[in-house]
Amino acid sequence: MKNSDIADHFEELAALYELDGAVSYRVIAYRTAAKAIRESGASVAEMSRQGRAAELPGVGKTIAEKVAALLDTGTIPAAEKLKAKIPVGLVEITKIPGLGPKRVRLLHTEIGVTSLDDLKQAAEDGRLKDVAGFGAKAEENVRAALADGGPKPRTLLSTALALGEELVEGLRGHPAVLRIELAGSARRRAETCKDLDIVAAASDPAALVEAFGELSAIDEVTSSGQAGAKALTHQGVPVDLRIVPEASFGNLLQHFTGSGRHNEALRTAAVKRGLHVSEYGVTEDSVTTTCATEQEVYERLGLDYVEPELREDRGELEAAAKGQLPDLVRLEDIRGDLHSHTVASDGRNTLAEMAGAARDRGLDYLAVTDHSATHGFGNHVTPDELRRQIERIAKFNETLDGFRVLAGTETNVLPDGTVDYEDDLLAELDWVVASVHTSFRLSEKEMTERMVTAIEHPLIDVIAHPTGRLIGKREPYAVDLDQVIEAAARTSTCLEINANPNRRDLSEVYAREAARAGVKILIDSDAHGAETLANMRYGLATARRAWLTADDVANTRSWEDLRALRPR
DNA sequence: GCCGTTTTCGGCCCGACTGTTTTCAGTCG
Repeated sequence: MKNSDIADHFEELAALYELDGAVSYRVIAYRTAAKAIRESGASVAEMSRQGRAAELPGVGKTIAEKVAALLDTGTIPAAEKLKAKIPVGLVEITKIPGLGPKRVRLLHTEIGVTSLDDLKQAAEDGRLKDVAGFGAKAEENVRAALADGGPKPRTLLSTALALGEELVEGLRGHPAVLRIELAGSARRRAETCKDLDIVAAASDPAALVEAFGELSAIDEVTSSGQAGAKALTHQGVPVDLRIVPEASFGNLLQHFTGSGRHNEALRTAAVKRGLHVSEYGVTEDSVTTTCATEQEVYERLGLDYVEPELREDRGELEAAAKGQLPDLVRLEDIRGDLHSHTVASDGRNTLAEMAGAARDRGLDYLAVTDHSATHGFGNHVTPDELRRQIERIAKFNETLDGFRVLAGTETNVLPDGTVDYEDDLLAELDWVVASVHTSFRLSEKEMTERMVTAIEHPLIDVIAHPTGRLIGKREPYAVDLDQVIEAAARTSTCLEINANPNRRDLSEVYAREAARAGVKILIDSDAHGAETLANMRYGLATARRAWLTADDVANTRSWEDLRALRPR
């Protein structure tokens, strides 16, 4: 069973306990455990079989036993028992804004609601407002939420970031602005964002709120006041602008950058030192001091500054307290891009255009890795064409000084783990990327064998987008990444963080696990046009969220040093 | 239910908003 499936079971169990009226700390404990399970880079099923599940933070003896039972029988006995008295449909209802466990429980006991359909009917019949604590407004909210078609999908980082940066830059020049920053999950460079948070200090808050409402990207301001405003963009993305005095800008930025879990852990740790942290300042013995910068907030708490990408409660506070935070890889550390396409396959630009664009971006080398013969989508490169391409690149390099194009391929890994060019042709290339583009639905065992076979091929330098996922669109294919990582470490084969914002594959969790296992990671744009070389920033975001340093990332090296990692 | 440089028992982040109340519980981020 996958980590995410196990985590889903414990999320459901937490919701059931909550509806049952269990003490909140027990509910929180199950949610914390579910997060740890979901974010484990190693297989929790495997850990459980080895009796090591309790090594996960937030998983103790009780939850470890429940994991074992789940793996054994497919269900958690405690969850089955709860479902006998609490309809599982109520869990869905708690996802409607404004309907928490207490109120949903009331709907169940008072008017017998057991599902979203029941709720819809009750709202249409006007029976909701008869329940104690519910009024006309509550009934209207429920109707609106149900008519709305449920929760909005989260926005991909690339869209959210472009939007957020446009909004912030649109306000930065305003005369009332003293400081302004994009905060929230966009600043943490998460894969997707629910909303955008903008934090500002202003000499005239009302004027800034007015200017905010007039930005061309804003469709409608839903509420506003001296402290800020809430609005929706034309795409329907909620935006929250918060304004504070300049003296506490650092506190507010820290608070609204989150994550919620990071802040919770930060405050818990602070309480042990007798300090109380909020968005307004740090309080000790009822004296509150404000911080103009985030650096001051962390310093005040005896911690090293924590980069936004690390603020996910994944051990960053312990590391910050010990001075052991990683020196995260930066965009300017990246020397080359080892996965790109040209018009020879399905790219939009020529070899020379791609090389020029890469050079303009400050890179020293670019591998051109057009799709191989069995790609099956758009144009592909036959063996003879690939030989001509190698010659073309050699000639082209003679015209360059201080930049190098590498002759490469993105060769298809076939279901049996072999690739679709002969070895003697692969041997003529500078760089060989291999990836899966077809037959996604193999069993986990078959897919794992396929990947490991490719990794063991001595001429394959890197496995690209190793799980095949598309964020919010396609699940990773079934593959045992523990084995893939082990094989990559053993054979010095690189694993890619594909920087396409739809992919970001490896994900941060597995990239961290792979680097820990000693695998060299590549961050590649997989650009299909000159402009998408800029996608490197999203791959970098994933690498930073995976705690990677420049040393962990192979393409921070010169081509000569990188080549030395993969001797032929 | 978890966890321990103040604890193996007694804690477990902080503040704002909302609706339906006559002083606040529930919900949210």
